[in-house]
Amino acid sequence: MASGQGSAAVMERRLAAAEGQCIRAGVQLTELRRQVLALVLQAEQPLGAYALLDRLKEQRPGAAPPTVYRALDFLLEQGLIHKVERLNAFVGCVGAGHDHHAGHQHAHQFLICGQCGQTTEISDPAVTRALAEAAARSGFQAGHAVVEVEGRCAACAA
Amino acid sequence: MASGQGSAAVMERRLAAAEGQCIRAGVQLTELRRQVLALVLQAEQPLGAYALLDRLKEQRPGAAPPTVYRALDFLLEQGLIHKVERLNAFVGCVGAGHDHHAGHQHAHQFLICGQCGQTTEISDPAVTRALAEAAARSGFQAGHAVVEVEGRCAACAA
DNA sequence: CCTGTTCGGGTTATATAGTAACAGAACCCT
DNA sequence: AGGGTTCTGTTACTATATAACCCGAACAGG
Ligand SMILES: [Zn+2]
Ligand SMILES: [Zn+2]
Ligand SMILES: [Zn+2]
Ligand SMILES: [Zn+2]
Repeated sequence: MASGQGSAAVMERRLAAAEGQCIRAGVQLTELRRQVLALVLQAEQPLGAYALLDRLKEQRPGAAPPTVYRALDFLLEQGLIHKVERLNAFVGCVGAGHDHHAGHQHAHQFLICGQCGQTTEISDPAVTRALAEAAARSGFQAGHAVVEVEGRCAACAA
Repeated sequence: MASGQGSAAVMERRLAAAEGQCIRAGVQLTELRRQVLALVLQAEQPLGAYALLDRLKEQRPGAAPPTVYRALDFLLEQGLIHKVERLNAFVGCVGAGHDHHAGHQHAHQFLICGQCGQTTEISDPAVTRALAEAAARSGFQAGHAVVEVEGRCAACAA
């Protein structure tokens, strides 16, 4: 079986969903952007921009930092990937392609295992609500929230 | 009035509290560490490591990146400052010196104004609890959590 | 006193992360 | 053809963070 978050078939399905989402949004999932998205999706763990760049160079020898950062910016805007601030790394959005938040960023949280590096995306309404209430209590107009919990995943805890 | 989060007298009080906390913890708040802490405390906004380094050089001309990073690591361990991951910058802990969490890190959240850059530290029990529950629900042993909300502060919203 | 050890810090070099600025290609519209 | 927009290539640079090594002060045990 292929490496990464799923088989090659699953990857193709996710890429196709991304394609459709971009068409509906009136933006272009170009070859470059598709390649970078594929690299992010097939990784088991969050990948840094330069790790992605190294892999991208195999397909696109002339690639340089701006190449990958521009693609990442696009994918972030479309909500197809997220950035893990704590790791300076990027992961595919697990919800992308599910119509309930098609096309743009959504509230989410990360659970980062310090042992194996596995990063799990969740989207817990209670957390989102508690955060919104806490912000409002300070008279703060809340926008996007970075929420990243470090600890041990279920597998590593055992 | 002096710049920063408070007057010179307030600064001295906070530094003295830090001193006492370090003594109780059996660690040394050396001159260098005290200088870096003072620089962080007197800033109105989170400061990056290199901004701190520039200011530190005025007192300590030979200072280099490791100089400031080592001091910051120490202050982080002692819970005297926090890092704002989203900004790669550091702020003094507003709770340091208050006995209820003397000596080490505590759960906290940041409200970051995208307009004026002001960053407010809060420690909302409901957020902390919601996060702990969400993590537990995924079988995740939660440790420290990075929680940083971007938006507009009350002043800038008006 | 000597000696091993720990800790803090100086110094140099390097690694990693991110952006600015400009040029060219491709495409669409008139 | 001309002129706009979008996307990518390319070069150079800035910003953030760490590795590795050395040295001196402080201290403990012999
Ligand atoms: Zn997501
Ligand atoms: Zn794990
Ligand atoms: Zn604090
Ligand atoms: Zn503001």
